[in-house]
Amino acid sequence: MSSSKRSAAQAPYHHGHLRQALIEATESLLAERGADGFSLREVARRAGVSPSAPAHHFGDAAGLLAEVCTLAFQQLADALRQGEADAGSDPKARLVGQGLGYIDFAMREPARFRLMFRSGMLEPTESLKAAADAAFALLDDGVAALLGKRRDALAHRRATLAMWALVHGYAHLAIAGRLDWLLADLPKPRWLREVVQPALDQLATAISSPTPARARRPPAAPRPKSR
Amino acid sequence: MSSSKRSAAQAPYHHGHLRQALIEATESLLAERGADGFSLREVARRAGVSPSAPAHHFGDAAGLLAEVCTLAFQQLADALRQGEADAGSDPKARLVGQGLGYIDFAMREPARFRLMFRSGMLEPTESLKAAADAAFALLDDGVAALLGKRRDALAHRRATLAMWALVHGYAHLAIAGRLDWLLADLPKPRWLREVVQPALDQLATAISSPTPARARRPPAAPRPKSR
DNA sequence: GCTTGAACTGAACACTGTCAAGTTCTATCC
DNA sequence: GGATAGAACTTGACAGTGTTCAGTTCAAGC
Repeated sequence: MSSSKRSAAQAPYHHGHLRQALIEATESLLAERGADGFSLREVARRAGVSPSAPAHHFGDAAGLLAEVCTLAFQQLADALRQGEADAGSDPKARLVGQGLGYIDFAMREPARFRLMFRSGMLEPTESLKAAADAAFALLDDGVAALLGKRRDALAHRRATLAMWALVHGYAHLAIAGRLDWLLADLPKPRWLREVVQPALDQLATAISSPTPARARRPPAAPRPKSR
Repeated sequence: MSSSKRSAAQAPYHHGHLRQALIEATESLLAERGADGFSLREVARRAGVSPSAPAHHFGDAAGLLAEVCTLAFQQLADALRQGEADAGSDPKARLVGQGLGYIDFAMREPARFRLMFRSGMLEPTESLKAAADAAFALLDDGVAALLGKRRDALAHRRATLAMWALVHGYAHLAIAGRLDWLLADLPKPRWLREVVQPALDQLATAISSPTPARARRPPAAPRPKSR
């Protein structure tokens, strides 16, 4: 029972980097077993600590997952920026590039992506909200650049939402396995280029064209409060 | 210990309609506690049977959920038909009506809708696949009606997918709570009418307009195998 | 009336997340 | 340097979960 009974240098008394280790273990577990395969005990096991150790750093499972998703939203934002940068300087192409980056991220990290939109399992942290808002703001800016000066608040908001819904729909359908019949024939890059991109182009074109005269009546504009 | 020891008429020896009772218990549990609040034991409890009774009818939890989702896909199909019928006779309006029906269904039954696209928790039954395909086929037909005779296989498929992705994106974002800031100001019906519908109109218009000249190069058409 | 087999029970197993109490170590203060 | 406060972590327990397997109860067919 003496304190030096631990097998040589293998289980240090205090972990040292537990917080980081738990986050990394969670990420690899999610990648391996998907969002439903997550287990706090398994994460603790991989980090080499007892099942209740994580509580000290994250409160509970929802707290740990919120932290992981906060990082994931930052990575999503990076993917948007990357897709935008790859697309050159034309505002329309840049917006489409963001959209492709969004979908590409979801397909690279399906488990984390699903988790990011599963509010029930995440503690609604301030930093989580901030990270999600930051990613959304990139899309919003992309649309703003496309609309140029000719932007009224409602049209702007509608356009951003439409673009978001479209890419989110592609992403979610793809990782839900609903597009497997298509992706079996078309590898991902071709699918993105030949099926998704034309649709994004079309929407971006519709957004950038002057008011489509189809508007019904001027509704009370929803206030842009918060995301 | 005699067989008649059961308290009067309260726990019949054989349930009689267990299968149906389990399905209904599952549906109400999902409605109450959401997709993550599901528990096979709780369902059994509500049906008044032991925890292992469901296994005899559905194999395991994934089997029961697959059955529930099969029914849900049929209800989704009904919602699409209803939305289509409400929209009158114009092909474009009918397609948009389907889309609104899709989103409306998701918001009325968020837990079941989430489950329907969570392949990991569902046993991939034949009937489940059939029900999902049938719902998809309605959308596909709606797009076909809009394209009329001027339909080539690839364009058709692209258009259906775009429409699906757009409505699915709106639906999923809405029930994921990502649109709460908007829905707090705009009640659902107004949101559908003033934000969603214009976007669907726009996409339907783009679909129905002659080839947008923006096409890159004729890619090998993906075969329509199965959904 | 006996028997067969479907429908269901009960107890067990291996898991899960969370909590309260106890231990081990670090760091700070004197 | 040595005591001490508090952070970091462990232990053990509790209530819950899905699934399995050996039994029991019943309806129906021969």
